Amino acid sequence: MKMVQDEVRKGPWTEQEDVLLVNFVHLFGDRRWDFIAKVSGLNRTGKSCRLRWVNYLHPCLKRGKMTPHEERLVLELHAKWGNRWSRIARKLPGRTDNEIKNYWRTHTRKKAQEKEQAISPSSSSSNFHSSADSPPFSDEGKVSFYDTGGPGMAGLEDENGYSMDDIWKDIDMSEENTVVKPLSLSDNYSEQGCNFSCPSMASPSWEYCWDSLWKMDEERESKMFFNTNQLVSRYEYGKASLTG
DNA sequence: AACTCCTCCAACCGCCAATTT
DNA sequence: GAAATTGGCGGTTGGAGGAGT
Repeated sequence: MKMVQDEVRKGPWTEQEDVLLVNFVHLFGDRRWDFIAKVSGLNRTGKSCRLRWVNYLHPCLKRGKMTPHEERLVLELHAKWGNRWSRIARKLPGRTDNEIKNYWRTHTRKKAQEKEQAISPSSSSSNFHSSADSPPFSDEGKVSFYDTGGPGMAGLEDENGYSMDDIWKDIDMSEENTVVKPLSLSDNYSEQGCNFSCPSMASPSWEYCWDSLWKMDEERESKMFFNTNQLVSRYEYGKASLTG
């Protein structure tokens, strides 16, 4: 017989769920999502937990508007890699693939509309009928660099005086320096305590991660620790159910 | 003030790849 | 090596809230 509790929850996450998830990720690392989903008592799928963590709860996430530099980087990397959002995201510390994807969609649509108006102010039919798939930024008469990999923007300088050469240098550096180390449980239970990593960050600093993790507003923070007892009892329950 | 449109963003879905059994 | 399971990615959707009319 099926209990109501067994039904998988969907939709927006509650703060309590967030707290639980954060703490269980601290305990078990950010890899074993199905396991975490079960042990935590969250009636969520592993996928859902992972998504929530990656897109919202991860301590290294930046909030707020994209900077001009980031915007330029997104444009350029999209030109290079196309819709490889996760790959692009790895080059923008603190930004998620979802965020970049959303940004791209919104802005390509906007640009497409502007472009459409500029090209044919009187015409309602458009060459950009699928704006998200046919990026509109390319200039008239040029082959769209979004399809070809780009005409090469090296030498251009953005608002911050950051040239594309600099950007590519950064990218190359970070590619060299980024060591994607497979995580294991033992890694997560290192002497540093129940750690979790920021594998997607170009030059992650654990201190930085911690710092930003707990920069959440105080109310939320206090709630989180207020719930610690609840968490512990759940954890004990989870452990017991695992060990028998 | 009420309505519509637009933007932003969180979350789900389906597919595929990687890993485990 | 095959099958099953899990994780990751890209596409898409729907709701909230702000801006414009």
